[in-house]
Amino acid sequence: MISKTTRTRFAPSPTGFMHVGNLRTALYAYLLARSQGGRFILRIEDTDQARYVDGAVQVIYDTLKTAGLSHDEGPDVGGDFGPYIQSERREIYREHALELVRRGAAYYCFCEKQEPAENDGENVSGGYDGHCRNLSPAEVDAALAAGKPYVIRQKIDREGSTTFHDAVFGEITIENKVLDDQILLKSDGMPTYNFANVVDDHLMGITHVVRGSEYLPSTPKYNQLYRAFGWEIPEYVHLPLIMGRNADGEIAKLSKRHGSVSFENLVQDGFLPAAIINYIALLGWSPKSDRELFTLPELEELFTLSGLNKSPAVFDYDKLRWMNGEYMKQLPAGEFARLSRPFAGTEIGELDAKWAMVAELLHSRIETFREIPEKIAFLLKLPEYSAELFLNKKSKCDPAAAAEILREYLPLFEALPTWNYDELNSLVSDRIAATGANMRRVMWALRIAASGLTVTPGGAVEILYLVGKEEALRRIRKALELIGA
RNA sequence: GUCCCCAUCGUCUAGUGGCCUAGGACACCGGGUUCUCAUCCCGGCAACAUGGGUUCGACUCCCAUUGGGGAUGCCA
Repeated sequence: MISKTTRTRFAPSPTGFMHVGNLRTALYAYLLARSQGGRFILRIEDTDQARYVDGAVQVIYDTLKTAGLSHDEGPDVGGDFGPYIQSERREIYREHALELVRRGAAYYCFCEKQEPAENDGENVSGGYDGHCRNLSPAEVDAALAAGKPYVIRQKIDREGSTTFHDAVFGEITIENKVLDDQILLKSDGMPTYNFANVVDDHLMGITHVVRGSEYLPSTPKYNQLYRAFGWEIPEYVHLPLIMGRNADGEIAKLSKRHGSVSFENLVQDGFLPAAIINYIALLGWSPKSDRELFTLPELEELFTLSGLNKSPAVFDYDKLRWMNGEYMKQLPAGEFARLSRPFAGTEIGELDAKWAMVAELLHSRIETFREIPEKIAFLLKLPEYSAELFLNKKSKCDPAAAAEILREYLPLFEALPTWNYDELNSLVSDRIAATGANMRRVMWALRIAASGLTVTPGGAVEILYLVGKEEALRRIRKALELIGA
Protein backbone atom coordinates (compact mmCIF):
# COMPACT_ATOMS: atom_id res chain seq x y z
CA MET A 1 0.00 0.00 0.00
CA ILE A 2 1.36 3.36 -0.98
CA SER A 3 0.86 5.89 1.75
CA LYS A 4 0.52 9.46 0.68
CA THR A 5 2.19 12.25 2.56
CA THR A 6 -0.20 13.65 5.09
CA ARG A 7 -1.41 17.10 4.13
CA THR A 8 -3.66 19.05 6.47
CA ARG A 9 -4.88 22.58 6.25
CA PHE A 10 -6.16 25.32 8.45
CA ALA A 11 -8.76 27.37 6.63
CA PRO A 12 -9.91 30.30 8.71
CA SER A 13 -12.03 33.11 7.44
CA PRO A 14 -10.60 36.54 8.17
CA THR A 15 -12.94 37.85 10.83
CA GLY A 16 -10.43 39.96 12.69
CA PHE A 17 -9.87 37.71 15.66
CA MET A 18 -8.87 34.12 16.36
CA HIS A 19 -11.44 32.21 18.35
CA VAL A 20 -9.78 29.59 20.55
CA GLY A 21 -11.96 26.95 18.92
CA ASN A 22 -10.42 27.84 15.59
CA LEU A 23 -6.99 27.97 17.10
CA ARG A 24 -7.44 24.49 18.47
CA THR A 25 -8.56 23.25 15.07
CA ALA A 26 -5.42 24.78 13.64
CA LEU A 27 -3.33 23.21 16.37
CA TYR A 28 -4.68 19.72 15.78
CA ALA A 29 -4.33 20.01 12.02
CA TYR A 30 -0.78 21.20 12.58
CA LEU A 31 0.03 18.45 15.07
CA LEU A 32 -1.44 15.79 12.82
CA ALA A 33 0.75 16.91 9.94
CA ARG A 34 3.87 17.29 12.06
CA SER A 35 3.38 14.00 13.87
CA GLN A 36 3.33 12.22 10.53
CA GLY A 37 6.03 14.18 8.81
CA GLY A 38 3.42 15.80 6.62
CA ARG A 39 2.66 19.30 5.49
CA PHE A 40 0.50 21.96 7.06
CA ILE A 41 -1.21 24.41 4.75
CA LEU A 42 -2.84 27.76 5.44
CA ARG A 43 -5.75 28.78 3.27
CA ILE A 44 -7.73 31.97 3.68
CA GLU A 45 -11.49 31.54 3.27
CA ASP A 46 -12.62 35.03 2.40
CA THR A 47 -15.59 34.29 0.20
CA ASP A 48 -18.04 36.30 2.25
CA GLN A 49 -17.49 39.83 1.05
CA ALA A 50 -19.98 41.22 3.53
CA ARG A 51 -17.88 39.99 6.40
CA TYR A 52 -14.59 41.27 5.08
CA VAL A 53 -12.53 42.97 7.80
CA ASP A 54 -9.50 45.07 7.06
CA GLY A 55 -6.26 43.68 8.43
CA ALA A 56 -7.88 40.45 9.44
CA VAL A 57 -5.54 38.30 7.40
CA GLN A 58 -2.63 39.82 9.25
CA VAL A 59 -4.23 38.80 12.53
CA ILE A 60 -4.21 35.22 11.28
CA TYR A 61 -0.54 35.35 10.38
CA ASP A 62 0.37 36.98 13.67
CA THR A 63 -1.59 34.52 15.73
CA LEU A 64 -0.11 31.47 14.05
CA LYS A 65 3.32 32.96 14.45
CA THR A 66 3.10 33.74 18.15
CA ALA A 67 1.40 30.42 18.75
CA GLY A 68 4.30 28.74 17.00
CA LEU A 69 2.23 27.01 14.32
CA SER A 70 4.29 27.38 11.19
CA HIS A 71 2.72 26.53 7.86
CA ASP A 72 4.52 25.02 4.92
CA GLU A 73 2.28 26.54 2.29
CA GLY A 74 0.09 29.59 2.32
CA PRO A 75 -0.52 33.02 0.83
CA ASP A 76 2.53 34.50 2.50
CA VAL A 77 4.96 31.62 2.05
CA GLY A 78 3.78 30.31 -1.30
CA GLY A 79 3.52 26.72 -2.45
CA ASP A 80 2.66 24.63 -5.47
CA PHE A 81 -1.09 24.65 -4.98
CA GLY A 82 -1.91 28.34 -4.87
CA PRO A 83 -3.41 30.76 -4.82
CA TYR A 84 -4.14 30.13 -1.16
CA ILE A 85 -6.70 32.90 -0.86
CA GLN A 86 -10.13 31.88 -2.01
CA SER A 87 -11.14 35.24 -3.40
CA GLU A 88 -8.30 34.81 -5.88
CA ARG A 89 -9.69 31.47 -7.01
CA ARG A 90 -13.08 32.61 -8.31
CA GLU A 91 -12.48 31.27 -11.79
CA ILE A 92 -11.54 27.87 -10.45
CA TYR A 93 -14.80 27.57 -8.55
CA ARG A 94 -16.81 28.86 -11.47
CA GLU A 95 -15.31 26.32 -13.86
CA HIS A 96 -15.94 23.53 -11.42
CA ALA A 97 -19.50 24.62 -10.79
CA LEU A 98 -20.19 24.66 -14.51
CA GLU A 99 -18.62 21.25 -14.83
CA LEU A 100 -21.07 20.01 -12.24
CA VAL A 101 -23.96 21.53 -14.19
CA ARG A 102 -22.75 19.67 -17.29
CA ARG A 103 -22.59 16.47 -15.30
CA GLY A 104 -26.12 16.98 -14.03
CA ALA A 105 -25.03 17.32 -10.45
CA ALA A 106 -25.87 21.02 -10.17
CA TYR A 107 -28.26 23.49 -11.75
CA TYR A 108 -28.92 27.17 -12.27
CA CYS A 109 -31.43 28.68 -9.91
CA PHE A 110 -33.09 32.00 -10.59
CA CYS A 111 -35.25 32.19 -7.49
CA GLU A 112 -35.28 35.30 -5.38
CA LYS A 113 -33.11 35.23 -2.31
CA GLN A 114 -35.11 33.50 0.41
CA GLU A 115 -35.98 35.65 3.38
CA PRO A 116 -35.02 34.14 6.72
CA ALA A 117 -37.85 31.76 7.49
CA GLU A 118 -40.29 32.89 10.13
CA ASN A 119 -39.62 30.22 12.64
CA ASP A 120 -42.24 31.04 15.19
CA GLY A 121 -45.22 28.80 15.61
CA GLU A 122 -44.85 25.41 14.06
CA ASN A 123 -41.36 24.69 12.90
CA VAL A 124 -40.74 24.77 9.24
CA SER A 125 -38.52 22.18 7.69
CA GLY A 126 -36.46 24.77 5.87
CA GLY A 127 -34.52 24.06 2.74
CA TYR A 128 -35.01 25.06 -0.84
CA ASP A 129 -38.27 24.09 -2.49
CA GLY A 130 -36.58 22.87 -5.65
CA HIS A 131 -38.37 25.29 -7.94
CA CYS A 132 -35.56 25.55 -10.50
CA ARG A 133 -34.33 22.01 -10.15
CA ASN A 134 -35.93 20.84 -13.34
CA LEU A 135 -35.95 23.89 -15.59
CA SER A 136 -35.52 22.96 -19.22
CA PRO A 137 -32.31 23.99 -20.99
CA ALA A 138 -34.37 26.47 -22.98
CA GLU A 139 -35.76 28.08 -19.87
CA VAL A 140 -32.28 28.36 -18.40
CA ASP A 141 -30.86 29.88 -21.58
CA ALA A 142 -33.68 32.38 -21.76
CA ALA A 143 -33.18 33.49 -18.18
CA LEU A 144 -29.43 33.77 -18.65
CA ALA A 145 -29.89 35.72 -21.85
CA ALA A 146 -32.24 38.06 -20.02
CA GLY A 147 -29.45 38.70 -17.54
CA LYS A 148 -31.36 37.36 -14.59
CA PRO A 149 -29.26 36.95 -11.48
CA TYR A 150 -28.70 33.34 -10.53
CA VAL A 151 -26.98 30.98 -8.19
CA ILE A 152 -25.83 27.45 -8.87
CA ARG A 153 -27.26 24.80 -6.61
CA GLN A 154 -26.17 21.28 -5.93
CA LYS A 155 -28.61 18.70 -7.25
CA ILE A 156 -28.75 16.44 -4.26
CA ASP A 157 -29.49 12.75 -4.74
CA ARG A 158 -32.20 12.15 -2.17
CA GLU A 159 -32.39 8.40 -2.57
CA GLY A 160 -31.02 6.11 0.11
CA SER A 161 -28.52 7.12 2.70
CA THR A 162 -24.89 8.08 3.00
CA THR A 163 -22.44 6.45 5.36
CA PHE A 164 -19.06 7.98 5.87
CA HIS A 165 -16.15 7.33 8.14
CA ASP A 166 -14.72 9.80 10.58
CA ALA A 167 -11.45 9.35 12.44
CA VAL A 168 -12.98 10.31 15.76
CA PHE A 169 -16.68 9.54 15.45
CA GLY A 170 -16.46 6.35 13.43
CA GLU A 171 -19.22 5.42 10.99
CA ILE A 172 -22.00 7.92 10.55
CA THR A 173 -25.09 7.36 8.45
CA ILE A 174 -27.47 10.05 7.30
CA GLU A 175 -30.63 9.70 5.23
CA ASN A 176 -30.17 11.55 1.97
CA LYS A 177 -33.74 12.83 2.03
CA VAL A 178 -32.84 15.31 4.76
CA LEU A 179 -30.22 16.92 2.54
CA ASP A 180 -31.15 20.00 0.56
CA ASP A 181 -30.00 21.59 -2.66
CA GLN A 182 -27.43 23.86 -1.16
CA ILE A 183 -26.01 26.82 -3.00
CA LEU A 184 -22.58 26.23 -4.51
CA LEU A 185 -22.00 29.50 -6.28
CA LYS A 186 -23.55 32.68 -4.94
CA SER A 187 -25.09 35.36 -7.13
CA ASP A 188 -22.01 37.51 -6.65
CA GLY A 189 -19.95 34.78 -8.28
CA MET A 190 -18.28 33.70 -5.05
CA PRO A 191 -18.49 30.10 -3.92
CA THR A 192 -20.02 29.13 -0.60
CA TYR A 193 -17.88 27.42 2.00
CA ASN A 194 -19.75 24.22 1.18
CA PHE A 195 -18.42 24.24 -2.33
CA ALA A 196 -15.05 25.95 -1.98
CA ASN A 197 -13.80 23.63 0.74
CA VAL A 198 -14.43 20.56 -1.38
CA VAL A 199 -12.82 21.98 -4.49
CA ASP A 200 -9.84 23.37 -2.63
CA ASP A 201 -9.24 20.40 -0.39
CA HIS A 202 -9.09 18.19 -3.44
CA LEU A 203 -7.03 20.53 -5.59
CA MET A 204 -4.62 21.15 -2.75
CA GLY A 205 -4.19 17.46 -2.07
CA ILE A 206 -5.51 17.58 1.47
CA THR A 207 -5.51 14.06 2.92
CA HIS A 208 -7.11 14.80 6.30
CA VAL A 209 -9.90 17.29 6.67
CA VAL A 210 -9.74 18.57 10.24
CA ARG A 211 -12.71 20.72 11.28
CA GLY A 212 -15.31 21.24 13.97
CA SER A 213 -18.06 18.68 14.48
CA GLU A 214 -20.68 21.21 13.42
CA TYR A 215 -19.89 20.06 9.88
CA LEU A 216 -20.80 16.47 10.59
CA PRO A 217 -24.40 16.72 9.34
CA SER A 218 -23.42 18.32 6.05
CA THR A 219 -20.61 15.94 5.24
CA PRO A 220 -22.82 13.72 3.04
CA LYS A 221 -23.40 16.69 0.79
CA TYR A 222 -19.68 17.11 0.39
CA ASN A 223 -19.32 13.45 -0.39
CA GLN A 224 -21.87 13.76 -3.18
CA LEU A 225 -19.75 16.55 -4.56
CA TYR A 226 -16.58 14.47 -4.42
CA ARG A 227 -18.38 11.63 -6.16
CA ALA A 228 -19.85 13.86 -8.85
CA PHE A 229 -16.34 15.00 -9.69
CA GLY A 230 -14.97 11.49 -9.41
CA TRP A 231 -12.62 12.57 -6.66
CA GLU A 232 -11.32 10.57 -3.76
CA ILE A 233 -12.94 11.37 -0.43
CA PRO A 234 -10.43 12.54 2.18
CA GLU A 235 -10.14 11.24 5.71
CA TYR A 236 -12.43 13.24 7.97
CA VAL A 237 -11.35 14.35 11.42
CA HIS A 238 -14.24 16.11 13.11
CA LEU A 239 -13.43 17.73 16.40
CA PRO A 240 -15.75 18.03 19.40
CA LEU A 241 -16.88 21.58 20.09
CA ILE A 242 -15.50 23.82 22.79
CA MET A 243 -18.21 24.98 25.13
CA GLY A 244 -18.50 27.88 27.52
CA ARG A 245 -20.53 28.23 30.67
CA ASN A 246 -22.41 31.43 31.42
CA ALA A 247 -23.23 32.97 34.78
CA ASP A 248 -26.40 30.89 35.07
CA GLY A 249 -24.45 27.71 34.57
CA GLU A 250 -25.82 27.14 31.10
CA ILE A 251 -23.51 25.54 28.61
CA ALA A 252 -23.27 26.49 24.95
CA LYS A 253 -20.77 26.81 22.16
CA LEU A 254 -18.00 29.05 23.50
CA SER A 255 -18.65 32.64 22.48
CA LYS A 256 -17.89 36.18 23.51
CA ARG A 257 -20.48 36.23 26.26
CA HIS A 258 -18.40 33.65 28.11
CA GLY A 259 -15.42 35.98 28.41
CA SER A 260 -12.27 36.26 26.39
CA VAL A 261 -12.45 33.72 23.64
CA SER A 262 -9.92 34.96 21.17
CA PHE A 263 -6.23 34.30 21.30
CA GLU A 264 -5.46 38.02 21.25
CA ASN A 265 -7.79 38.71 24.17
CA LEU A 266 -6.27 35.94 26.18
CA VAL A 267 -2.80 37.34 25.58
CA GLN A 268 -4.05 40.78 26.59
CA ASP A 269 -5.46 39.19 29.72
CA GLY A 270 -1.95 38.18 30.64
CA PHE A 271 -1.78 34.59 29.43
CA LEU A 272 1.36 33.21 27.82
CA PRO A 273 0.94 31.87 24.26
CA ALA A 274 2.67 28.62 25.18
CA ALA A 275 0.28 28.10 28.08
CA ILE A 276 -2.75 28.80 25.91
CA ILE A 277 -1.56 26.28 23.33
CA ASN A 278 -0.81 23.68 25.99
CA TYR A 279 -4.21 24.17 27.55
CA ILE A 280 -6.28 23.95 24.39
CA ALA A 281 -4.27 20.95 23.23
CA LEU A 282 -5.74 19.11 26.19
CA LEU A 283 -9.28 20.30 25.51
CA GLY A 284 -10.51 17.34 23.53
CA TRP A 285 -7.29 15.41 23.24
CA SER A 286 -5.43 13.30 25.74
CA PRO A 287 -1.89 11.94 25.68
CA LYS A 288 -3.26 9.02 27.73
CA SER A 289 -0.83 9.64 30.51
CA ASP A 290 -0.87 11.72 33.67
CA ARG A 291 1.34 14.38 32.23
CA GLU A 292 -0.22 17.75 31.45
CA LEU A 293 2.59 20.14 30.66
CA PHE A 294 3.89 19.88 27.12
CA THR A 295 5.90 22.06 24.82
CA LEU A 296 4.78 22.32 21.23
CA PRO A 297 7.62 20.09 19.95
CA GLU A 298 6.62 17.48 22.51
CA LEU A 299 3.04 17.62 21.31
CA GLU A 300 4.20 17.25 17.72
CA GLU A 301 5.83 14.03 18.72
CA LEU A 302 3.06 12.64 20.89
CA PHE A 303 -0.03 13.59 18.95
CA THR A 304 -2.22 10.77 17.70
CA LEU A 305 -5.76 10.74 16.35
CA SER A 306 -6.71 8.05 18.84
CA GLY A 307 -6.27 10.52 21.68
CA LEU A 308 -9.10 12.66 20.31
CA ASN A 309 -12.25 12.81 22.37
CA LYS A 310 -15.83 12.79 21.11
CA SER A 311 -17.65 14.81 23.69
CA PRO A 312 -17.69 18.59 23.87
CA ALA A 313 -15.34 20.18 26.39
CA VAL A 314 -16.04 23.16 28.61
CA PHE A 315 -13.36 25.84 28.50
CA ASP A 316 -12.17 26.20 32.09
CA TYR A 317 -10.51 29.53 32.81
CA ASP A 318 -9.46 28.31 36.25
CA LYS A 319 -7.40 25.54 34.84
CA LEU A 320 -5.94 27.77 32.16
CA ARG A 321 -4.95 30.18 34.91
CA TRP A 322 -3.25 27.42 36.85
CA MET A 323 -1.39 26.24 33.80
CA ASN A 324 -0.35 29.78 32.98
CA GLY A 325 1.02 30.07 36.50
CA GLU A 326 3.07 26.95 35.93
CA TYR A 327 4.49 28.42 32.73
CA MET A 328 5.28 31.66 34.49
CA LYS A 329 7.15 29.91 37.24
CA GLN A 330 9.22 28.13 34.63
CA LEU A 331 10.24 31.47 33.14
CA PRO A 332 13.76 32.67 34.04
CA ALA A 333 13.63 35.70 36.37
CA GLY A 334 14.86 38.09 33.70
CA GLU A 335 12.34 36.88 31.18
CA PHE A 336 9.52 37.16 33.68
CA ALA A 337 10.59 40.69 34.55
CA ARG A 338 10.68 41.70 30.91
CA LEU A 339 7.30 40.21 30.05
CA SER A 340 5.55 41.40 33.18
CA ARG A 341 6.68 45.03 33.08
CA PRO A 342 4.18 46.26 30.45
CA PHE A 343 1.29 45.07 32.58
CA ALA A 344 2.28 47.32 35.47
CA GLY A 345 1.38 50.42 33.50
CA THR A 346 3.42 53.55 32.99
CA GLU A 347 2.79 55.43 36.24
CA ILE A 348 4.89 53.40 38.62
CA GLY A 349 7.51 55.94 39.54
CA GLU A 350 10.72 54.63 41.00
CA LEU A 351 9.41 51.07 40.97
CA ASP A 352 10.41 51.11 37.35
CA ALA A 353 14.06 51.15 38.34
CA LYS A 354 13.46 48.47 40.93
CA TRP A 355 11.31 46.33 38.65
CA ALA A 356 13.60 43.31 38.81
CA MET A 357 12.86 42.99 42.51
CA VAL A 358 9.15 43.70 42.16
CA ALA A 359 9.00 41.03 39.47
CA GLU A 360 10.78 38.62 41.76
CA LEU A 361 8.11 39.14 44.41
CA LEU A 362 5.35 38.75 41.86
CA HIS A 363 6.82 35.71 40.18
CA SER A 364 5.34 32.99 42.38
CA ARG A 365 2.32 35.02 43.33
CA ILE A 366 0.41 35.60 40.13
CA GLU A 367 -1.14 33.35 37.56
CA THR A 368 -1.71 35.97 34.88
CA PHE A 369 0.03 39.27 34.22
CA ARG A 370 -3.30 41.02 34.57
CA GLU A 371 -3.11 40.63 38.34
CA ILE A 372 -0.08 42.89 38.57
CA PRO A 373 -1.65 46.35 38.97
CA GLU A 374 -3.79 45.38 41.93
CA LYS A 375 -0.92 43.43 43.48
CA ILE A 376 1.43 46.40 43.46
CA ALA A 377 -1.07 49.17 44.11
CA PHE A 378 -0.12 49.40 47.78
CA LEU A 379 3.47 50.14 46.86
CA LEU A 380 2.39 53.17 44.87
CA LYS A 381 -0.13 54.47 47.34
CA LEU A 382 -0.57 53.58 50.98
CA PRO A 383 -4.06 52.17 51.44
CA GLU A 384 -6.37 53.57 54.11
CA TYR A 385 -6.20 51.28 57.09
CA SER A 386 -6.98 51.23 60.78
CA ALA A 387 -4.74 50.62 63.77
CA GLU A 388 -6.64 47.39 64.33
CA LEU A 389 -4.46 45.76 61.71
CA PHE A 390 -1.55 45.76 64.12
CA LEU A 391 -3.43 43.32 66.29
CA ASN A 392 -2.33 39.78 65.47
CA LYS A 393 -2.31 36.88 67.85
CA LYS A 394 0.06 34.61 66.01
CA SER A 395 2.65 37.36 65.74
CA LYS A 396 1.98 38.45 69.31
CA CYS A 397 1.42 41.98 68.18
CA ASP A 398 -1.03 44.74 69.05
CA PRO A 399 -1.15 48.49 68.36
CA ALA A 400 0.73 49.43 71.53
CA ALA A 401 3.52 46.93 70.91
CA ALA A 402 3.70 48.03 67.30
CA ALA A 403 4.08 51.65 68.30
CA GLU A 404 6.97 50.71 70.52
CA ILE A 405 8.68 48.84 67.70
CA LEU A 406 8.10 51.60 65.19
CA ARG A 407 9.52 54.21 67.56
CA GLU A 408 12.51 51.96 68.04
CA TYR A 409 13.21 51.52 64.34
CA LEU A 410 12.29 54.94 62.98
CA PRO A 411 15.53 56.64 64.05
CA LEU A 412 17.58 53.69 62.89
CA PHE A 413 16.04 53.95 59.42
CA GLU A 414 16.45 57.70 59.40
CA ALA A 415 20.12 57.27 60.12
CA LEU A 416 20.70 54.71 57.43
CA PRO A 417 22.96 56.34 54.82
CA THR A 418 22.12 54.18 51.85
CA TRP A 419 18.71 52.77 51.28
CA ASN A 420 19.30 49.39 49.74
CA TYR A 421 17.81 46.06 50.49
CA ASP A 422 20.84 44.31 51.93
CA GLU A 423 21.67 47.09 54.36
CA LEU A 424 18.08 47.38 55.43
CA ASN A 425 17.85 43.67 55.90
CA SER A 426 20.97 43.36 58.02
CA LEU A 427 20.00 46.40 60.05
CA VAL A 428 16.71 44.80 61.02
CA SER A 429 18.00 41.31 61.59
CA ASP A 430 21.02 42.51 63.55
CA ARG A 431 18.82 44.61 65.74
CA ILE A 432 16.46 41.70 66.37
CA ALA A 433 19.38 39.48 67.23
CA ALA A 434 20.86 42.10 69.52
CA THR A 435 17.68 42.87 71.41
CA GLY A 436 16.36 39.33 71.43
CA ALA A 437 13.05 40.62 70.19
CA ASN A 438 10.34 38.46 68.71
CA MET A 439 11.00 38.49 64.99
CA ARG A 440 7.43 37.79 63.98
CA ARG A 441 6.21 40.69 66.04
CA VAL A 442 8.76 43.13 64.68
CA MET A 443 8.13 42.11 61.11
CA TRP A 444 4.39 42.30 61.59
CA ALA A 445 4.57 45.82 62.90
CA LEU A 446 6.93 46.98 60.20
CA ARG A 447 5.00 45.34 57.41
CA ILE A 448 1.64 46.75 58.41
CA ALA A 449 3.17 50.18 58.71
CA ALA A 450 4.93 49.87 55.38
CA SER A 451 2.01 48.46 53.45
CA GLY A 452 -1.23 49.10 55.29
CA LEU A 453 -2.14 45.50 54.48
CA THR A 454 -2.04 42.20 56.33
CA VAL A 455 -1.31 40.25 53.19
CA THR A 456 1.28 41.43 50.73
CA PRO A 457 3.61 40.14 48.09
CA GLY A 458 6.98 40.29 49.82
CA GLY A 459 7.92 40.82 53.44
CA ALA A 460 8.38 43.92 55.56
CA VAL A 461 11.96 44.66 54.59
CA GLU A 462 11.35 44.27 50.90
CA ILE A 463 8.42 46.61 51.03
CA LEU A 464 10.31 49.23 53.01
CA TYR A 465 13.05 49.11 50.45
CA LEU A 466 10.74 49.26 47.46
CA VAL A 467 8.75 52.31 48.54
CA GLY A 468 11.96 54.25 49.03
CA LYS A 469 13.43 55.88 52.10
CA GLU A 470 11.36 59.01 52.15
CA GLU A 471 8.08 57.19 51.67
CA ALA A 472 9.05 54.44 54.11
CA LEU A 473 9.71 56.97 56.86
CA ARG A 474 6.53 58.79 56.03
CA ARG A 475 4.54 55.56 56.30
CA ILE A 476 6.05 54.71 59.68
CA ARG A 477 5.27 58.14 61.06
CA LYS A 478 1.80 57.86 59.66
CA ALA A 479 1.37 54.53 61.45
CA LEU A 480 2.42 56.04 64.77
CA GLU A 481 -0.05 58.83 64.20
CA LEU A 482 -2.76 56.31 63.40
CA ILE A 483 -2.14 54.31 66.53
CA GLY A 484 -2.32 57.54 68.41
CA ALA A 485 0.55 56.70 70.66
C1' G B 1 -40.29 20.17 14.30
C1' U B 2 -36.63 17.05 11.65
C1' C B 3 -31.73 15.07 11.38
C1' C B 4 -26.84 14.07 13.53
C1' C B 5 -23.64 13.50 17.66
C1' C B 6 -22.38 12.92 22.79
C1' A B 7 -22.88 10.93 28.06
C1' U B 8 -16.88 8.73 34.15
C1' C B 9 -15.79 13.48 40.10
C1' G B 10 -18.34 20.77 39.60
C1' U B 11 -14.52 21.07 35.17
C1' C B 12 -10.55 18.66 31.77
C1' U B 13 -9.72 13.57 31.50
C1' A B 14 -7.46 7.96 32.17
C1' G B 15 -10.06 3.57 31.63
C1' U B 16 -11.16 -0.38 25.11
C1' G B 17 -14.95 -7.28 29.73
C1' G B 18 -11.95 -9.35 34.99
C1' C B 19 -5.84 -5.31 36.79
C1' C B 20 -11.48 -0.41 39.41
C1' U B 21 -12.92 -0.79 46.89
C1' A B 22 -12.51 3.77 39.11
C1' G B 23 -6.42 6.78 38.39
C1' G B 24 -4.43 11.97 37.37
C1' A B 25 -5.14 17.39 37.04
C1' C B 26 -7.93 22.11 38.09
C1' A B 27 -11.15 24.11 41.72
C1' C B 28 -12.41 23.45 46.88
C1' C B 29 -11.18 21.98 52.19
C1' G B 30 -7.44 20.62 55.94
C1' G B 31 -2.11 20.20 57.75
C1' G B 32 3.38 21.33 57.41
C1' U B 33 7.36 24.97 55.85
C1' U B 34 7.59 30.53 55.44
C1' C B 35 8.71 37.61 59.06
C1' U B 36 2.47 37.97 56.16
C1' C B 37 0.85 35.91 51.65
C1' A B 38 2.27 32.98 47.65
C1' U B 39 5.55 29.07 46.15
C1' C B 40 6.73 24.10 47.87
C1' C B 41 5.33 19.42 50.53
C1' C B 42 1.53 16.12 52.71
C1' G B 43 -3.61 14.77 53.22
C1' G B 44 -9.04 15.10 52.18
C1' C B 45 -13.80 15.79 49.51
C1' A B 46 -15.85 14.25 44.89
C1' A B 47 -18.01 10.49 39.32
C1' C B 48 -19.23 5.43 35.96
C1' A B 49 -27.18 9.51 34.09
C1' U B 50 -31.46 5.68 34.49
C1' G B 51 -33.73 1.04 33.00
C1' G B 52 -33.33 -3.31 30.37
C1' G B 53 -30.41 -6.99 28.06
C1' U B 54 -25.54 -9.95 26.44
C1' U B 55 -21.82 -12.49 29.62
C1' C B 56 -19.26 -16.74 34.55
C1' G B 57 -18.21 -11.41 34.96
C1' A B 58 -19.76 -4.98 32.87
C1' C B 59 -17.46 1.89 33.54
C1' U B 60 -16.20 -0.93 29.34
C1' C B 61 -20.74 -4.49 24.24
C1' C B 62 -26.31 -3.91 22.55
C1' C B 63 -31.25 -1.48 23.10
C1' A B 64 -34.48 2.07 25.27
C1' U B 65 -35.25 6.35 28.25
C1' U B 66 -33.47 10.83 30.07
C1' G B 67 -30.17 14.75 29.69
C1' G B 68 -26.80 17.82 26.84
C1' G B 69 -24.82 19.73 22.32
C1' G B 70 -24.81 20.58 17.09
C1' A B 71 -27.10 21.09 12.14
C1' U B 72 -31.18 22.74 9.44
C1' G B 73 -28.11 30.48 5.64
C1' C B 74 -26.44 33.47 -1.22
C1' C B 75 -21.84 32.51 7.36
C1' A B 76 -17.95 29.59 7.75
